[in-house]
This record gives sequence, structure tokens and C-alpha cells, in this order.
Amino acid sequence: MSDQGVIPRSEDYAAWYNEVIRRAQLVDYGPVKGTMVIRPYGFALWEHIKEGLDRRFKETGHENAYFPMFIPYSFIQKEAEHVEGFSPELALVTHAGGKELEEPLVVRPTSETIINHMYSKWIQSYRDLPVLINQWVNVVRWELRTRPFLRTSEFLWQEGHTAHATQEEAQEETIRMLNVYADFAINDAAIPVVPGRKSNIEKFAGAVASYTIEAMMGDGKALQSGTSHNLGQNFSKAFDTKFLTTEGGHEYVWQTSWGVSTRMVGGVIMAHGDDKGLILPPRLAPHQAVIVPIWKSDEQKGSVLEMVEKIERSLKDTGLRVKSDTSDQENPGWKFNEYEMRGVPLRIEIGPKDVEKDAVVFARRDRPGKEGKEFGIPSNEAGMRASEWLEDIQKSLLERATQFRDENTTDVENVETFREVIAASRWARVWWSGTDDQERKIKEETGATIRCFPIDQPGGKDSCFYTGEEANKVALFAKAY
RNA sequence: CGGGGCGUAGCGCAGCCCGGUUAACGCGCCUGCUUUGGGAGCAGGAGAUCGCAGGUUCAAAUCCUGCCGCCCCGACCA
Repeated sequence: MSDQGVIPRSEDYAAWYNEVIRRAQLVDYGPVKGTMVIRPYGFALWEHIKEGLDRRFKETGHENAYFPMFIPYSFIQKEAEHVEGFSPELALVTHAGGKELEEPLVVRPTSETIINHMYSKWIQSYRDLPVLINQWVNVVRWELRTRPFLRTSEFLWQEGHTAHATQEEAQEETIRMLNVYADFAINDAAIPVVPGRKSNIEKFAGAVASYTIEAMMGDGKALQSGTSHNLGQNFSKAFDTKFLTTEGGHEYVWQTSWGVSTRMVGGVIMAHGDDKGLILPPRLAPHQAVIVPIWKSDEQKGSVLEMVEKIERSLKDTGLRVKSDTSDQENPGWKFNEYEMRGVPLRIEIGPKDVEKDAVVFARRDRPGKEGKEFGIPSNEAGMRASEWLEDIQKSLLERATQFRDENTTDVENVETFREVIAASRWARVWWSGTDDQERKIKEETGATIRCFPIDQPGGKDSCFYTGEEANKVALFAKAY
């Protein structure tokens, strides 16, 4: 940790990730295996993710609520596929109040069951529908292999749970929220995700159909960054969540659930970071700009700090999140490196020479060195120019990530090429007509899974790369986190 | 659960194989002075029941046994 640089991504991507998240003070390991402490800088990043999503949820008519973390064990057992999917990773509370409990409590791994329990009380008639509720909570899944943000035993997320009168409405809602996620990922996180449908094997335990936004990380692996499920009537049947129709009959409600977790933080890190550390998209960065003052003498210090304050105020007035590091403990060079490592999109340098010219220096994180540096920006334009720069950085990050994704996605027509593409840690786009078993076999042999059937399909038919039979859909295969 | 690694100061680590003064070094921290446009320098200082429990020995960070914990790599998963 005392060394200056970080391990280059090309040398060891996993080590780079582990080093960067800790040195940037996003996260630290908790005392219990697989748990993490999200430190203030990391939590601020998460808060901006929350804000971006929550705003979109509200805009699409959803309300926030809170359901208990403790779920009766019997609830989990009510939906067959759901039990099977989650049993191995449940955390059970067997003792409380100094006694053994009559029925163990599950620490929620997700809330479909307890929410249906409540919905079945609240929903009586078609007039009560739709129910559009979201909650921001922690969940626990006892994973074998954990990695900070990407997979931890406890994580934070939001889970939306809706109930509708018709199958069509539920399907519309599923896709609506998939699009909300894609919109957030692309426009706020600058991650060019591919929205698509999960294969039968990869879908959520208990869902009729699962949809995903898949993101490409800097090492070419895929990260499922958000999911939206059409639950059909699976849970409403298990929990007897019925409503009276306009015709006077009883029908089970049609449901959806959808979630984005702190995993998204890991996605942001791995989608944009470079060998100097993090690169955070301006819309999500805790500090969009950092001001680093430079001085030699005390007189200089006075005039420089005066200017720093003025610039800080003008950026704040423009609505930007800005931090001034006026500490005398480290020299400017140290600070430059530190804030680059922590991914601050824009650095503003202010020294005696700048004060003289009544101007400042801008340096953008996404273009290291002189190329991304501009001298002599008039101080009275700083706020406006900073906004423009940040918008441009946001745009450039998305463009760069999109180009990277496209360069690393290959159309594949035969198994041999498929193996090469997957071995090179790229994405393979293929025509697919295979079975579940064939999909499993490909995973065993190559490590690749179907990430999704992209919503954006070319249409028509072609022969499957694996079976040679006629296929009517295109799948994306890749190794995944 | 399998394989590997680690546990010694706040952090990173040396020492362990081959037992023997006061447990070394770097970063950080404290004091002072000089520095500050790309990770500063000098001087002084504080800080460690060597993961836990047994055992062997005149003597254990070091050897033996057991336990615990974490990390990394694989099989399950957002």
C-alpha cells in the first residue's frame, strides 16, 4: 500500500480491482467473511446511484416502503423453484431472546415471499391494482465465493415488487423497468449495457422470465448489473394473492420484481478504471471536481486560497459537487496522484501564476497528462466551463466504453471460433437453437454462459453455431462475474 | 468443499528453514525546521502481550500438536 502506483490492469485484473477499491477508500473488509464496510467515499458513490434510480422509479409511478428483514422459514418454502434456488445460501436465525425459536427466521435473501404475504391482505379487487412498490434494503445471501461489491454475503439493493391485473400489464412493467435500468446505466453510469432476456438456466428462481442489463468490464468479462423479472402468477398462487375481477371472478395477480444492487458500484469501477486507478463518471462521482491550490510563500498562500474559495463558490453556484483540498500536509504532486487514483473527473489547479492571470488550470481524469490539461481558463468562466467539461467527460466515458464493448464483441458462426473468442475473454454473439443441456455443456467446456438474448434482435433466421439447426434468435455468450 | 497463501506496531512486511542479547525495515503518526506547478528533505520521538491454546526446551516469533480467522484461485450465485 505504501507503493505509489497501482498494479496495472493488464498484469492482474483481480489484484488491480482489489487494490483500487481499498486505496481509493471505497470499501474495507468486514470482520465476518464475505462482508464489507462501505466507507464514506464508496457510500457517496452508491448514494448517487440510488438518487439516479430512485428518481426514475418515482417518475414511473412507484412508491418506496419497507418490509421486515426477518421472514418465517415456511414462507420461503412455499414456492418450489424459489426454495430450491435459495436454500443453500440462506442465513437462518434459530435463537433469539435467549431461547431457541419455534420456527427459524430467514434473513431476507430477497422479499418476494413476505411481500406476497402482505399483498394478499391488501389486494382485494381490481381497483387495488396495480401495486407499485419499491424498497431500499440490505439482503443476505451466504455466498461461497465473495468479492467486495460484486458478490458479498450482505449487500444493499433496491427491490421493486409490483402486482397487476393482467399478464400483459406485468410484462409491460417488466420491460419498463428493464429500460429504466438501461437508461440509468447508459446515461448516469456511462456503461453501455446490453438489455436482454435471460436463458431458462440463468433466470431467477421463481420467475417466468428474467431480463438483464449486461455490462462489459475492462477485462472483457460480463457483469449482470440489474435484473427485471416477470413472475407470472408463481408467487401469487403460492401465497393466494387474488383479486376480484370486473366480471366478478377471482384471479391471481400477475407480478414483477426488479433489482439493482451495490454490485453496480463494482461495475462502474471495472467499466471505466485505468492503470492510475478509478475513473468515475461525473453524474455519479462523489466529488465532480477537486481544487488543488499551490503556493510557496505565505503571501502567495493568502491570495491563492482567496481564489480557491471564489472558484469553489462559483462551481457550487453552478450546482457542481466540488472539494477544495487546502491541506498543507501533502504537496500538490501527491494530491494530483491521489485524486486521480480516486477517480475525480475534473481537477482544478490554482497557483501564484494563475492568480496573477486571474485564471485557473483544468485537468480531466479521462485524458491523463498534458493532453487533458488546459491552462489559462478565466476565473469568471470557471463554473460554466467546469459544467461543460464534466458533460464532455461523461459523454467521452460512454463513447470509450461503447467502443471497447463493440471491439470486444465478435459475431461467431462455429464452435472453433467460439472457443477462441471466449478464451480471449471477449463476447461472442451467436445464432442459438440449443437446449438447456447444451448450454450447460458449453459452460463446462468453455466457462461461458448465455448472458442474454438481446432485446435488439437482427430478426430473421440463421443456422445455430452449435447445433447447425435453424435458429430464430441471437444470444450473447461470455464469461461472467 | 478442494487447492494455495497469510496472520509479527495503524498499514505493508523482514526474521522462522538452522531456537539464544534490546524483534529489523519502509510507509504512516508526533515534534521542529526547511519545502510545495506531478507521490518532498533533514533531525528527533512514540508505537509489538509475534492470531489463540497446549506442548518440547535452560531458553520459542522460530520446533511440534490442535484450533481460529482472513485473503486468493476453482465448483454455486445479483
